[in-house]
Amino acid sequence: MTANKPPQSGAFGWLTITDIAKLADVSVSTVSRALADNPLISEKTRKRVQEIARDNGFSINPIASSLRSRQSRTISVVISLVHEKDQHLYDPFWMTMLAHLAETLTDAGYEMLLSKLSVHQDDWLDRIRRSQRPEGMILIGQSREHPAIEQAARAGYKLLVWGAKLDSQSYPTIGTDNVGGGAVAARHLIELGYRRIAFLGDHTLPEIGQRYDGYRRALAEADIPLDPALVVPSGFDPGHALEAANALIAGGPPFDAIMAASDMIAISAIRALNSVGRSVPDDVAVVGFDDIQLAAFNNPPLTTIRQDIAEGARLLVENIARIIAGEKVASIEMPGVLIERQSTRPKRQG
Amino acid sequence: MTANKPPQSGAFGWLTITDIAKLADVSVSTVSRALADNPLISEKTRKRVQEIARDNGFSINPIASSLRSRQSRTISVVISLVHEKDQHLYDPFWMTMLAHLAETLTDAGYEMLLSKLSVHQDDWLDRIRRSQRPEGMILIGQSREHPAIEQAARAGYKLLVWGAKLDSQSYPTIGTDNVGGGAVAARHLIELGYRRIAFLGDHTLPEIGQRYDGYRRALAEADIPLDPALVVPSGFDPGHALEAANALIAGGPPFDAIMAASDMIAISAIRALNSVGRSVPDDVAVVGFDDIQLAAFNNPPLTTIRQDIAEGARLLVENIARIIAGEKVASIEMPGVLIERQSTRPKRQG
DNA sequence: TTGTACGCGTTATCAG
DNA sequence: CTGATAACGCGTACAA
Repeated sequence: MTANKPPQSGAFGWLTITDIAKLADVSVSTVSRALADNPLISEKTRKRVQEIARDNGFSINPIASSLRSRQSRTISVVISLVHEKDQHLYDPFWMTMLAHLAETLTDAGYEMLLSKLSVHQDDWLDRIRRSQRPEGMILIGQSREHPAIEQAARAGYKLLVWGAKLDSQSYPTIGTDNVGGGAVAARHLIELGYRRIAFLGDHTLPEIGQRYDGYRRALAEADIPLDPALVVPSGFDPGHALEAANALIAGGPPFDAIMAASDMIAISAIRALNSVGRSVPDDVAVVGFDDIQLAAFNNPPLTTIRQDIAEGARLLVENIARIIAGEKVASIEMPGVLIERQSTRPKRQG
Repeated sequence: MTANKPPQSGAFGWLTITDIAKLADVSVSTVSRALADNPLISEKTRKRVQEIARDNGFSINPIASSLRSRQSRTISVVISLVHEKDQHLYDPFWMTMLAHLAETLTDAGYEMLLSKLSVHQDDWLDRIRRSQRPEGMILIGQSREHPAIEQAARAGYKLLVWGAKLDSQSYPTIGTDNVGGGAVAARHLIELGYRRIAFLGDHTLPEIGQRYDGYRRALAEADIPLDPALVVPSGFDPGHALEAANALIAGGPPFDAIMAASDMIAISAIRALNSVGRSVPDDVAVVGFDDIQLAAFNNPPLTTIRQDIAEGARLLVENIARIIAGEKVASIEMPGVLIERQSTRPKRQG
């Protein structure tokens, strides 16, 4: 039974490299090299072996390959929105990021292992790394995990984070210049004549905190005092955002503009305003953050700060590859660009 | 160099089962069994070995384990929205499904390998299966890939599909009773007194086609003639939906209600109506499909057909496990439940 | 109850 | 340029 094995000889039910070797009448090493396009093998043999493999529907078993070569070509993508109460990924921003990552990683020849962190567990990072499968990790959103990430980075994990660049962090991040973006948003409102500008968002989260810093900076530049009553915490989901907006409307001091920490919050705020008869932008100007697809199709179309997700995904993949290769990479902050639409307009006089 | 290897002896840089064996002064097989909680090993030894492993931060190398045991505990999740022009996952419905799957698979001890199909490739299924890594595949959305899936199923792929149950398909599906759900939606409008009901959606897609069938059935039951001019194709994204709704408003015959193929389409339609001064539900009643989170927070809150995503994800995971185990599983259709909110109300007389 | 020895399918080393 | 052979780390008959 050693010669002429049937086509499906591998224990998994399919062909192994050994079968191809027999079919091609060469050694397994030659097959291995030929399939890897190793120039050591003559072009003629290489093509012949590749053809035989293709004709028989053979592919390298990546598990065996990984074991021997120590390369899994797999990246773990972790989405850590543990601060969210309802624990769902609902925000279109993350969804789009995920889609772009799936595409970009695939194009780069990686497999994407998706994990979702729904509650904080002290050992989550360790658990993923110990699986020893992924060559690197991309974390989407620092959430409140900065300390854990910091510790992991110190321990030598190969990781890259989408999020805020924090002081003295020992891990690299890719993200938008949140302080700058936040300042641009607030300045835009100030330039249009607004002075009672509310901030809606949870500034205890790193990225939102930076957008809030930008907001404060812009106010300070214009000598507008910061009114703490205009700063209302809000989660990302429509429910929280609606609540926050209603709280602002009902209990807060007068305001003529809103700077929202995300587009979803902005959209929810507009709904809340409409439902009490205040129109946007005539009565209140609203600016969002993200520029999700929905923003352009909102009623009114949303003025917002664009985060370039596609470019972000590209940078994440490119740089995690570098990190895996052992290079040190620096954090990158992409500009947050103001997209003017119809949810803001110059303040009416009087 | 055989005895007393340093703690980090594995070639990956970490401990191997052999190291633990030495530390515990037992054989590798004992370690292997102890870590697998194999009752063959005495409780005492088992605990001791487990403790040593834990203290040293050791975990089984899943790659080697997979190679030997032929179990990767990995499921490939493929999202095949190849019909979408902009090729992004933006619809919150898919996103939520993905989130639930990530959670449910993790809880069930599986890893989730995410692939996104952005364009049709003849060999996409084969490419994934040949990777030999996943034990099974969950396909989210049939899109237009029914023929390819059919062929793959015949070839013995272990797969499970979220989508429409089609006649004479040789693969199992989990999904909502789209015909029933569509009928419920249309009947709801009819019962409220509407007779000029438009349908917004691409009924050449399997799931939408079935919702459309339900719509037609309900009309027929009520002896309302089907007006083809009221049936307007629309993609899922806000852009397409807005276009479709505007086309209906501008060029179509009079209508007093809209049945949308998805919530996002419904929400876009409401915006389109509002922007030409027609109010919902006073002038036009609108019912959606999905019950995404946004639906409840829309203005007005959206009447819709709920698809139970959490239960769907649970069923997908439970049944893919069965399929992997070699069982035959039957397709499941979950009921589509009408959720009445404020986008529909009895038609005004006159 | 524990240990020995082999093999999973591939790649790397070394020899020719 | 090609081939024989030894790992990679683990699971499991089989033996003790």
